[in-house]
Amino acid sequence: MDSVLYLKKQKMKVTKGRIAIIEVLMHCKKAITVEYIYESCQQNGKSADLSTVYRTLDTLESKDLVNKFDLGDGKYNYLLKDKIHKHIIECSCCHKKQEIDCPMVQIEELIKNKMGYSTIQHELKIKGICEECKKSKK
Amino acid sequence: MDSVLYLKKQKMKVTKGRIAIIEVLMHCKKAITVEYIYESCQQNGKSADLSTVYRTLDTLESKDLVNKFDLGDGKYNYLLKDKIHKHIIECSCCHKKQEIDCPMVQIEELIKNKMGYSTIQHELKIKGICEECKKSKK
DNA sequence: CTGGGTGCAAATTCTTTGCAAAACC
DNA sequence: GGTTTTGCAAAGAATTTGCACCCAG
Repeated sequence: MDSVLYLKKQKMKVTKGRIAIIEVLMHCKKAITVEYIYESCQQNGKSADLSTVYRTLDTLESKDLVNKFDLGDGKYNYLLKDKIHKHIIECSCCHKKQEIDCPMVQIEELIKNKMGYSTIQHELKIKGICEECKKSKK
Repeated sequence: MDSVLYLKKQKMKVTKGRIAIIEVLMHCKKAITVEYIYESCQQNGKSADLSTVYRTLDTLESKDLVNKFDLGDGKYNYLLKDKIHKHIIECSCCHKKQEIDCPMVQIEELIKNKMGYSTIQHELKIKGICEECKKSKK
């Protein structure tokens, strides 16, 4: 899907800056910084102000389209959610199952950076007690 | 173990501020912010400057005694490592096994905050290709 | 045309740093 | 007594905000 379509689907106004930003995000497999997005836009000849990058990312986050996390260096990295697989969290009480974005994305990035591992794979099961069950037990 | 002993073991000079900071960390089960540590120290009548808190946490981090991560709100949370269990990461190539601090601590905190789950448990297997194997394959 | 989006500059927030004074061993 | 560590204030880095102007719908 191209960036214009992407924006339209989200009912966001299609502007030069947003197109440029989405394009950078789409072409990147891993989480990237605001700075990186900003500079990439410039290199593509499609400038967008830094604050526009921040604001666009905020909008995308509020629409749950982007994953935002910190890799321990004091700045955020962003990744389009459609590049992330899901996991299931199961309530140990009512056995309801819910999807969550794979939380290992940022962990894997950290392991890569700190320990030098590559091509990381994982297997993860998560259980917990969901909000409703917790309330009803009180 | 008490805070003075803790500091001595790490060959850190024992000062009022550090004692206060370590004590707060020791008494806390979950990851806490710098601000929280700072204020707790004051409430305990043992003031330590904000910069001292930062510096002490830096020292602890450099000695690998503390886990530092961001929960998506733009500030760091800290947790003593001895409260964290370990996982094993296995190299899928040479089958070497290495310990890593449970990466789920921060993820669980996030799931608690965002989804309302509590008493979260997990089961996690991680594999990857370690640095040496990656190099030797090139 | 009109409201949302942008650029610019200034403000905020969290964290780091320089330096003289104080505390530790 | 000689380092380390501290407190204070000032600097830095990342992000947010206010506002006038602009552009997509």
